[in-house]
Amino acid sequence: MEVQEIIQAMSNKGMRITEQRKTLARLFVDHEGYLTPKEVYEAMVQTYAGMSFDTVYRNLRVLQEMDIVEQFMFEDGIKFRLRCHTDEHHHHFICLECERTIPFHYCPMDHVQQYPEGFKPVKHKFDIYGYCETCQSGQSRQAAAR
Amino acid sequence: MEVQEIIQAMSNKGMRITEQRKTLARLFVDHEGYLTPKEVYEAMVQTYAGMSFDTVYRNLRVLQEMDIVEQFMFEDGIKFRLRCHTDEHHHHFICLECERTIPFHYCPMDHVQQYPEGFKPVKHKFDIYGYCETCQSGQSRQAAAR
DNA sequence: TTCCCTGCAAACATTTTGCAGCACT
DNA sequence: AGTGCTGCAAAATGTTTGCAGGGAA
Repeated sequence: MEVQEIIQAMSNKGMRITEQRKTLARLFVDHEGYLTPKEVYEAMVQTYAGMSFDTVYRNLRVLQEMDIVEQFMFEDGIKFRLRCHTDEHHHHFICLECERTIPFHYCPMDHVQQYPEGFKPVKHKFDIYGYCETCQSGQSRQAAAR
Repeated sequence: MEVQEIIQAMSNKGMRITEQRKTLARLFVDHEGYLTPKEVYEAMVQTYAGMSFDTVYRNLRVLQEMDIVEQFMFEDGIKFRLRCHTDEHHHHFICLECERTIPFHYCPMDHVQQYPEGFKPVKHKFDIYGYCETCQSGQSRQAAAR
């Protein structure tokens, strides 16, 4: 997804296109993994000294309501990332280091034969965590990124 | 797991057995699903009027460090429940209404053939959410439980 | 010009910490 | 009696809300 598309979508909904929102869009487009509200703030405040946390939260919520970003609960809190472009059902490999996510289409639900008596499945969660190639090889790439 | 076992385990570690801790143990033993710290507090304060939130948090952490309860991140926050007794690898059906969890032993990892180039899997998450028999049939059981 | 967006301040919710007194062992 | 547990108070975090001014359309 391109910055332009995001901006266009916001504009189409009658929202104002501010410098902050452009920067926020770029931030997500450029970042493959998840971002915490705090990380977003810290990235933005470098460009906009006066940046406030509430604007970050407000805009994250806006982007989420527009289905541009999605929220995910990690063990250490809420994080956001660009929603997957595809509508196809899929799951993710998630790098524990850089949090980059890589989609795959195998779904285990096809193989679950037995449900508890009377259990009615509604949704499921299947994610595989590990280390991506970059974070394994580039020993200190992670350190550098921090 | 029985209240007695939990108490015994705490006692063995040299911890004091207080009335609150007995009640807390009973609470988890009697409750099949997950509990938020707030729910724990609200249940406990009925018995101990002076009960404070910090005691709840402290004891939850103690029980967690002893591997008696486990923590789980839901979309609406952290919740706790008794750790599964079995050591066998397994996953869970989780009721969206009462949050009761039912273990099953099928594991999709055996069927994932391809990993992204260089990806090194470490752990995974597979949970199936839905409605258990009780919460489907007893139409208002849920409402009553609230 | 209009009205949305922003920063500020403050409120709110959740979780943690220091301390003194009380209770378990 | 000794020490760990508890409640209280306060602080640290994370998130939300009301308001007035500034900026996008």
